Amino acid sequence: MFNPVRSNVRFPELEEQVLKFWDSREIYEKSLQARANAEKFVFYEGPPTANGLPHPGHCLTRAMKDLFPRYKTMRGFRCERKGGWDTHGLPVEVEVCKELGIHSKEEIEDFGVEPFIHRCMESVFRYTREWENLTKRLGFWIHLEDAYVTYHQSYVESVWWSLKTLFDRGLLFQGHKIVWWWAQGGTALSSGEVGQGYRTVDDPSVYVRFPLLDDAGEESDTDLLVWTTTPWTLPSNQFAAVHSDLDYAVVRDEELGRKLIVATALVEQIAGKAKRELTVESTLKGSELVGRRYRPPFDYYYKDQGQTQGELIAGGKQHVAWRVLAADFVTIDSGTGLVHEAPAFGEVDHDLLMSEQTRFQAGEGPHLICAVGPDGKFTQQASDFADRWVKEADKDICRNLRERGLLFLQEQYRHEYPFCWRADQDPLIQYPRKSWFIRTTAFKDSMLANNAKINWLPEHIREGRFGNFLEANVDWALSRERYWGTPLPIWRCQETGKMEAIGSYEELLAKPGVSGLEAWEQSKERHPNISEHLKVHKPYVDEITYDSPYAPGAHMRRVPDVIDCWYDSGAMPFAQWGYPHTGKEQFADQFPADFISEALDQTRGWFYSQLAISTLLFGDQSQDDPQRGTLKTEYPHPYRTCIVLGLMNTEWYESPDGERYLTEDECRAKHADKYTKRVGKMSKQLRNYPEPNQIFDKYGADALRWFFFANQPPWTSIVYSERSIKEVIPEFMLRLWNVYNFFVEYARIDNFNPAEELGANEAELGSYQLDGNQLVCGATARNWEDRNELDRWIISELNRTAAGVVAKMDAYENFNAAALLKEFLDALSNWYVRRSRDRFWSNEESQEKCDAYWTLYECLLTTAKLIAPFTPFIAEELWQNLACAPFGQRTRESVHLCDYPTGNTSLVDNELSERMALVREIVSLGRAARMNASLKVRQPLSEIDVVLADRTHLDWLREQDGLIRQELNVKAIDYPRAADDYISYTVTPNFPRLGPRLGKQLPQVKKALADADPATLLKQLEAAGKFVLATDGGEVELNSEDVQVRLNAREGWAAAQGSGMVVVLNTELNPELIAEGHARDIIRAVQDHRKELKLEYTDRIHVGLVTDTEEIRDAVEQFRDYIMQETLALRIDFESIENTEPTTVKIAGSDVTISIQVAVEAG
RNA sequence: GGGCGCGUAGCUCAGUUGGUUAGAGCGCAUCCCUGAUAAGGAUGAGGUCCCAAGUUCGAAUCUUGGCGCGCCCA
Repeated sequence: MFNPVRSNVRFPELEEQVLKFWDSREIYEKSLQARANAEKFVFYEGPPTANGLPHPGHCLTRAMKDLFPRYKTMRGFRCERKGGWDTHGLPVEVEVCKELGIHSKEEIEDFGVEPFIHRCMESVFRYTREWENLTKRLGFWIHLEDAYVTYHQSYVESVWWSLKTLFDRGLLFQGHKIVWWWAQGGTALSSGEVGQGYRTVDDPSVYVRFPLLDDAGEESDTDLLVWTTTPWTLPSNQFAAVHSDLDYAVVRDEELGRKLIVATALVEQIAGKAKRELTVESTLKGSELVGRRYRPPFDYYYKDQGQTQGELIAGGKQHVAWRVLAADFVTIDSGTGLVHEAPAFGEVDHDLLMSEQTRFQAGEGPHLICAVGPDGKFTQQASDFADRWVKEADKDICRNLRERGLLFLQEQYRHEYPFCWRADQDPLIQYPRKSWFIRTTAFKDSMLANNAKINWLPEHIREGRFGNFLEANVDWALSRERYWGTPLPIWRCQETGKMEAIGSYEELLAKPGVSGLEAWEQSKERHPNISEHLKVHKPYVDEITYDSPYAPGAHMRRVPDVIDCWYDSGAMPFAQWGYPHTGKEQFADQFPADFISEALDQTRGWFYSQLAISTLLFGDQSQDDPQRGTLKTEYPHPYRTCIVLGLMNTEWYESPDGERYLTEDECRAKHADKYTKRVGKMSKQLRNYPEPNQIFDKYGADALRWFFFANQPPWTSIVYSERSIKEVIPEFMLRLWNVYNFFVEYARIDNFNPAEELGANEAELGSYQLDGNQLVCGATARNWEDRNELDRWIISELNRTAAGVVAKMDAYENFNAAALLKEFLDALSNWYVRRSRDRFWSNEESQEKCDAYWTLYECLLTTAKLIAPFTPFIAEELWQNLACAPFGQRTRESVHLCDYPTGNTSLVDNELSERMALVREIVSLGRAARMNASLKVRQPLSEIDVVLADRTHLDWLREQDGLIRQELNVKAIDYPRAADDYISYTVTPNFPRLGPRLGKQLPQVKKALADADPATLLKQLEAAGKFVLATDGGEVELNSEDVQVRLNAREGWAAAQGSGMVVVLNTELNPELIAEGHARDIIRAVQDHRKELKLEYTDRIHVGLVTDTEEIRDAVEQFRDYIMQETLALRIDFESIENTEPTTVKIAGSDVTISIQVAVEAG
């Protein structure tokens, strides 16, 4: 039997109980065990960082990550969910530095790398508890106990293996990376740090002549006029860049007696600035300049290398430097349209050098020129300025150029320039650092091919953001000159500089002459509780050296760098298993993922790192080598479907003085209407969003989940709004709860016990899933086709919904799936239950009543399963009471151990849906008409007329009179054919049908139809099924399908019109109807009073009525039986009942005093 | 500056392949129902579908350009 249901449910409390239930019964584990041998559905957890508190954005990702695995599990798949933690990287170091009150690498070194690393490791799991609580409270089922952790030894070794593989294949190499460099501090700054230090400054802006060389290598009479705001980079000049498509002018400068080349569009501007006359002699395209040689302003490098040529891959030779190159980044926004290129001091400039190098055979191309040392001072090579700080040398460089006549023009240039955020007098410079790269560019096409196979949601990510990013791929700058990260597993011979990669700790220890292990051993003695995992980290691993195979007596020592932590996370598909050192089987089983989901900011992060690593490691079949342990797979991209979540904003309310409130009510209470609603980024500082835990405590996890799943497609930018989350409760949760409550209430009264009716003998323990096919076996359950229209209709809707939800969910469209569920719940609550109440109320046992119970029971059980992946808590509550309470161990222990309903499409009746929609429209229009005529529903009316444009379903509708009459409280319904008195018609073309057939003739037909007399057309249609219309373009024959007939109510009637019908009320009242109206008023008043007195639904009563009005007494006499039946009254007397609390109501304008006494059951 | 996305009711958002009366929820107004009851429901007001041009018999939908916003990159 069912347990009583609280009507004033508190969802958060309920959820806590459900959590305890899941825990104690190990439901999650059981859901996995049940699918142990099933087909797999692979999910990857993109590892979050646990050194910060989880925020609402994480709730969204975690909710999405829970929805589909739960769904797939119920659909019969085995979906393992291994947790993971991202533990390395700069953010951790920054956090620790904050605690220690230090900034620079120097200070870290002073503090000591070893204690620093220990601190980092401790910091990593600072908020683990919060993360675990949130994960659990949200109902996210995932194994956090055996989560992969990126700093663990097995994980690090797996990463090492992959890097060794890349190194051995020549894909991991050293090069230069241009970084923002703090020369005084000797360190690079992250982009975040750089962003903090921008200031407006004036820098010199110089226009310099680069004399062009003729074919013989001699100076010509023409100069490139080149612009730069960093004169100090001129000694390191390597190229000049133009844009191929731009127009350039050769201008004569009489004063100089030479010709200059500048962008045509800028001639006037430059002439104006220089106050000189520049006469255009000819013009040419940028592309015509490409390849021309020039003499650079300083000859520190030119004097040795000016004539050097290199072998081109395409054949032939070319000078390696001081040529004009084409570059897309050249613009005419400022300067001259010609750009000085010093690849050492700019990222795009360096990229240009790199692409230039690829044109030459290995080693033959240009090398990076850099006349500046890491201390920011010129090297000896730039002899005139050696040992000078570059920024201070700007002036002297300009003077030098002016003296040599190369400086055409100099001015001041005001712009934003970054300074060091911890030494704000120190300007940063862009500077090349030796860095390790992965040659991803060589795999661009493979990555694009793999990308094409990914099912991106939303789709535009593939060609758009992600595709474009791949198209613009540059080699992955892997190394970081930091401390807390996976150490780069490369050891270098101190003698020869030759290097080799190491694939595991064991491999390292097996090297000849290994030493330096004592650093770790000693540390362990000092810190007995230290994690074993740390031994593969800095500083311990740095101490390990071994004999060089390249030079006798020399040692191999590790390069000091650690790697980009994005590589860690991208290696997760194999590293989570420790592959290939361990976990080969798991990896083979769990690769690639069927489904991943993270927010948009991961496009360049985890989405890319996974794809890149996977493509490089596993993509190239020719490189496949079982010895090395690579995996042969025909499907080398790491995830099949990826839902890219939108970024999350929040809303809050702000008073005029800038005070922030999270809810509107709160703000209005203090500031009346003087406040504004704000929508924007979530900010920890502003505290402009409610913490997830507050939401859980106030509304529950289901509400939050449903808000995420059902309010918008997940890839839109979501506004995290307490108001919207709150709205979920009445809209979805309570509506469902009320239906559930309604059912249980009456099932208990009527002793509806499905478990008794379904034979126990054939049931093995736990076998009942209570789907429709099982439920129709109930002793009093009839087959669906024998039940009434309403029952068949809701069963049809139920199965249609289930089939629809499955289709949407299989396509990963949770939003559309949720919309179907909402729609069904609306149909169930606002039509099925509403129209079936009589059957539940009736006292006698009847088959109709049993049908109602079985139908609603099936709907609720199936709904519980359908919503289980979305709102797992309320689904469980429903299941526990509706299934487990009566069936005990004969049914599934949890709704999450059930199979997902897929819908029995043979029970879907489209015609019935169409018909029921008609009924609902008639009712809706009837209500509208009543509203217009101010006739409340309690007042019965004698008749309504329903005029239909399409009478196809007329016979059926007549059979459903009861539904409509009851809902609209009318005595009769007529469906008049001719109703010209209160209806007019318009006939319009059926556009979708006629458009393709008539094309340009359509407007004429439309006009002809509008001009014709609709009544005549309709008569013709009725008689012949078609009519002929004369238009300017000839005659057109139209049949009833070609046109649409619309009905309009004429003025002066109590009527309402819909798209294909008009409902007209007969507003005439006779004394009998009025009396019945009074009777219903009285019933309502009695029921109201029952409620006030908190009577049980089943209590029988005595009613006392006191009134002066004859009319009301007559009405009571006339409808005495009706009133008694409706109110469960045994007697109605026209006198007050003693010892009761009477109530007085107005009926028909006069007072009626009602008293109620509970009747003692006779017998 | 480039790429991507988005502009639909007061708010938050839907809108299938172009089809002629553009929808939902909330809010607001009016009201109904009440044996689901500290619920439920109906009706209504509210829209130049950002602007402009084009394609088309027909455009919220397709194309182009502009304006505005967001994100990423520079």
